[in-house]
Amino acid sequence: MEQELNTTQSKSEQQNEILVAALKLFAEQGYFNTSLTDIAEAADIKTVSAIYQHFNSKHSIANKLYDNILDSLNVSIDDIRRRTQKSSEQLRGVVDLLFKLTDDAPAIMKFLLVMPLNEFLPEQKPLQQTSAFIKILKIIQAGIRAGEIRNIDPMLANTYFFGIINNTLTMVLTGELSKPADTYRPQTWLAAWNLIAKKSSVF
Amino acid sequence: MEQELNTTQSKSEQQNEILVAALKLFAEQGYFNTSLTDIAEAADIKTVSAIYQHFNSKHSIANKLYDNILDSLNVSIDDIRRRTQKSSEQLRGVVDLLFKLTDDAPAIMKFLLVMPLNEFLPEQKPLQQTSAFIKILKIIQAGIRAGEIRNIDPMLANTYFFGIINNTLTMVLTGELSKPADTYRPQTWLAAWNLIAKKSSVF
DNA sequence: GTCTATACGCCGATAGAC
DNA sequence: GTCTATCGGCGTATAGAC
Repeated sequence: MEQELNTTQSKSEQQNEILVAALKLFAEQGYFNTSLTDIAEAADIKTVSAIYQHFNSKHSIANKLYDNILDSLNVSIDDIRRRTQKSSEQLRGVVDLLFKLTDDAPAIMKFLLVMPLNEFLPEQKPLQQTSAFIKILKIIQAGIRAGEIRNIDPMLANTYFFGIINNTLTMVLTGELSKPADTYRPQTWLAAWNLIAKKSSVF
Repeated sequence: MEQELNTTQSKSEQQNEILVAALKLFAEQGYFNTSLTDIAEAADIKTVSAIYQHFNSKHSIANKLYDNILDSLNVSIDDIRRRTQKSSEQLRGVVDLLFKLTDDAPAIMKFLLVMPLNEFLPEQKPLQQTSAFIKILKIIQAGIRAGEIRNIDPMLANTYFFGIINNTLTMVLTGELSKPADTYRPQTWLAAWNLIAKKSSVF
């Protein structure tokens, strides 16, 4: 954890600005509609060439973004699994996190939910095969073994549960649901959880 | 309904081939990864220039596709609403249609469910504002008035219901669920319907 | 290590011969 | 009405001066 003392941006700070700007633009207008010129401008960098001090291609910017987002998500999920035991509590933690991200960092959630990652990151593993999402599937499997969740195909349970969650968040992100995500959180959680829970354990 | 007698393709047949080829390529690799050269090749047209006999831009090909798909969907939904009365029956008809399309015409469903339409058709109305989808919302509103569907925000009911349906279909389209969509149809319908139905009317 | 200039390729679109 | 040739532009990427 070094301290930066000079007023000019450190190399890593500038790199971060590029990533932040790129994330914002990609989420707003799509990867292919965003040029390096756009990114340089949004990152307060004077020339496109300067970007190449930090990344060797536009593609590698998107790659780094993807890695960062998934790493961070991974850490958060580990944390949730460490702090709580029951599957219901862990899923609840994940849902709370996703709703919070939707309100606080919509660009990250757009990257995860609505962008066609395979179109510009074809070599990356699809989301569902990343370790963060495999861990979520494991939570569901554990819930089935523990009798908390109905005994159905875990992949289907996962599909239904996050169908509700993700579609709600997507509608918020696209403005088709107009209030903040957090507004819909309690009832959406209930709808999704009761759908897969063994007995209607709530209310 | 004219008959085409010559062996060479009529103008409209060729136009249709272009649309079919474009739909396939857009769905497979995305709009921006598909060039007019690709489309000409896939449509068995010798030169890119020939495409301009039918369309005045790449963009207009995508536009025509979007219109055709939504028109056809619209007709099907009118048909469903004409043949059945109860909201449950009408929704069931829509669900059956979507599952059938997923197995029989996956490119169409990819166009509707997974492609980022706003990135390459920014001037088009978002899906949820098209008349086909407004009609679906009306079915849900009618169901609430008739006491078939729980008395919640129709937009939320719609979000939950099609969250389950669409996510299941998306997982099939991307291969994350490996069997044909029709395999999952009965239980997915039940899950989605019971979620919004007033009383657990099934089983 | 930051900018200028520029190379290079690709693609959408057009002109015009036949 | 179909092909050849080509334009024009954009966007990524690089070379090289300072």
